[in-house]
Amino acid sequence: MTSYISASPTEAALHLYPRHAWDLTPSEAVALQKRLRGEVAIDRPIDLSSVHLVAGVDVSVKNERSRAAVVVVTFPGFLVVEIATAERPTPFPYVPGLLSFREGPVLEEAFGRLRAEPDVFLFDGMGTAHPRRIGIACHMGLWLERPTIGVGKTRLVGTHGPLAEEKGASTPLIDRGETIGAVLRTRTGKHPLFISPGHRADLTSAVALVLACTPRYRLPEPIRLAHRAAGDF
DNA sequence: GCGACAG
DNA sequence: ATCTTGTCGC
Repeated sequence: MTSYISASPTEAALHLYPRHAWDLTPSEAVALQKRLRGEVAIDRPIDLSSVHLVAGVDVSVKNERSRAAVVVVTFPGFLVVEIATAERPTPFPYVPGLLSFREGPVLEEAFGRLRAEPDVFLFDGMGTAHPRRIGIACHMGLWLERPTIGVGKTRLVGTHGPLAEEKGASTPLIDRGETIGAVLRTRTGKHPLFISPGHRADLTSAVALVLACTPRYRLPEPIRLAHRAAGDF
């Protein structure tokens, strides 16, 4: 994890906004999202040729307990380099649009145990494809200060046109006249994924990286591994 | 007021 | 997400 001590004013300033309390009421959480969304960088291309480590992030909930798993794999190749986990009581109910306040605390703990420095993190959930444009991938991206991408299995907001059946096909996900992500077919004939930039990424590279991480199954390899490490099967 | 609604 | 049996298809 990044050190809090830095001689660089710029780097020190970057630490001002990401760290905040998680125990908020729903309305306080919404207010925080509105304050943080302006800090999210969503127009930065990710140079895939410079990506060597990718992390998959997921959380499972069982009996009021949340278990987080961060699995770091080589790219390409998908060989597991590290697995960081954490477990604690689930602090917040599931509220559409406020997922990061449910999974953030346990993720923070798992991130704190990570030794590797992934070039990009893949999240199970939305990035900008969110009512306030700050899904869990954006929010945790601010926390990590690293590139992140949202990979959702179903839609939260937005509409889209027809999508070809072939793997690799994609179409824009639109909300209130704005492109907030893309609907991407990662497996011919299977249900598509909802891709959106988290932080320090753009939609084009997000789609390209997800496709590059999906050689065989519907879900990207890093996320499948994280899903399994978090306790699902 | 009535639906929609990541995980 | 989790709860749950059998069942349809490659």
